[in-house]
Amino acid sequence: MLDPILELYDLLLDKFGLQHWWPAETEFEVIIGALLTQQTRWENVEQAIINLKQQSLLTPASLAQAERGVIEECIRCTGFYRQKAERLQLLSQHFSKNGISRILEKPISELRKELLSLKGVGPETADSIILYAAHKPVFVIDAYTTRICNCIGIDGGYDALQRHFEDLLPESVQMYQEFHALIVVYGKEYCARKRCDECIISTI
DNA sequence: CACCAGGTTGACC
DNA sequence: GGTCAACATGGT
Repeated sequence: MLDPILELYDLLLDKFGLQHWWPAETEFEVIIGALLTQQTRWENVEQAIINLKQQSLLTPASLAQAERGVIEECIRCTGFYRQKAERLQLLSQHFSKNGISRILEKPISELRKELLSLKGVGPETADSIILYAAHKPVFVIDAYTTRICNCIGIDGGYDALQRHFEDLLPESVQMYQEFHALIVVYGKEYCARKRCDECIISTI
């Protein structure tokens, strides 16, 4: 009998196909997006990215020096815009000062620790950056992942769930990227609201 | 009109 | 250690 998690991957892949995440043009865009999408729909983040782009604020250096008010207006549509603007700017200053490539090239544990030290970067945001900007194998646990796990009887906090996935799955960046993307795509469609009755997880 | 979105933080037990 | 309001706009 296949592990339910592996079964889930096959099921989602079959239903939704390859996702080729993260939707962004540069690594810095991934980083910005990871922060902005916290508790926010991706469509709103896309608009914010467009706004920032129009202001030429999609590089660490430019965003680090930008006026706070300008950033706030660009990202207002993502909610929590004041604290996000501050955090974006602090984060940009860090990446600008130390070099985005130099940072992303660091080994996973060191990189994760460094990202977590930034204000506004928690486990999910840090891991999203590591997986989709640094292209290193850490499994991202988001609210949908937690819900789905609970549905199939797997409990635990962030670290426990992450360990579960990483112990079970082959250590593959591409696979981690696809799996997390599929979970989010599925989650948006079926985990939200009252659509548990259409939940394909129950077939596992 | 209530509830939710690809969370994180700081305060308080 | 864990729990919880605050953060704020836009969509259903």
